[in-house]
Amino acid sequence: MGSSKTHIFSIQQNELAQAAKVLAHPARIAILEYISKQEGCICNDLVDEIGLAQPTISQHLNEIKKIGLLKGTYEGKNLCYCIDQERWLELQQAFNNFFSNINLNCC
Amino acid sequence: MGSSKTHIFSIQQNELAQAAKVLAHPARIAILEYISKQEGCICNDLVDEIGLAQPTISQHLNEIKKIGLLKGTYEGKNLCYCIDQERWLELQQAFNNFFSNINLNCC
DNA sequence: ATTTAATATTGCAATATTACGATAATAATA
DNA sequence: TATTATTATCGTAATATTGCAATATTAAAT
Repeated sequence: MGSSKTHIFSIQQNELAQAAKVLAHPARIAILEYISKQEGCICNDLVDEIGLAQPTISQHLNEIKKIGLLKGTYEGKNLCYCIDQERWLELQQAFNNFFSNINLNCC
Repeated sequence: MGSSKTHIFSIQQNELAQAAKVLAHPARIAILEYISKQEGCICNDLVDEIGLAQPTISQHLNEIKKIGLLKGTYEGKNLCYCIDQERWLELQQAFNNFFSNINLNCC
C-alpha cells in the first residue's frame, strides 16, 4: 500500500496525471508564470521572486524539467532557462483534449 | 516543514494548483473519463470498472467532489452522480488561460 | 590556481497521499 | 422492522511530497 497503482491505468491516463502533478503546486505555477513574463530567458532572480529557499526552488525546477517543460543550459554560473515551446503546446493540447472530450449531456 | 507554503502565493495560483492536484492521479482521470463515456449518470459499477477497492474509489470521488466537479445525490442506494458542467467549463477555462497566457518568445 | 557566485545534491523532519480491511451509515425493499 | 445493497468513514501501513540547512558542484573571473 501507499504507492499508486499506475499499472492498471493507460499510458495516456498516467501521462496526463503526471503532467497535472507538476502543475499541482502553486510554487511551480508561479515559477512558470514568472518565467513567461520575462522578455527572454530567466537567470538568477527566481529565489528572491518566489520566496522559497534556493534548494526548494531547485527541486521545483527539477520537477518541471523532468516533464520537459524547461530548456536551457543547466550548468555553471548564470544558468538560463526558458519554457520549451514544443512541449508546452503538447501539454496544452493534452489538457485541452481531456477537457473537450468529456461528455456533459447529463442530469 | 512538510506542508506547502500556500500563503505566499496568489489565490489564482493556489486554485489552479488545487485543480491540477485533483487531476494528478490516473484513477481520477479514469473516473472522470468513465463517467463522461456513459449516456447519463453513473451508478454502482465504478469499482469494477477502475480496479481499486471500494473505499479507495470513494476517497477519489470525494477529492473530485471537493472541487465541485461532481453533482448528484450522494446518499442511499443507487447513488447517481455526473460531472457538473458549469464547474467543468470553469476549470477548462482556467487551464486554457494558464496555457495561453504563457509567453513563448524566447530562446 | 584561487576565489566567487550560482546551482545541485544530501540528509532529515514534517506533512500529505494512496490504498485497503473492517466497520458504520444509509435508504430502498421485503 | 429486518434485510440487503450501496456508499462513507475509520484505522493503519506504506509511500510520496515539501521545505530547508548544510554541503557539494560547477564554471566564470581574478
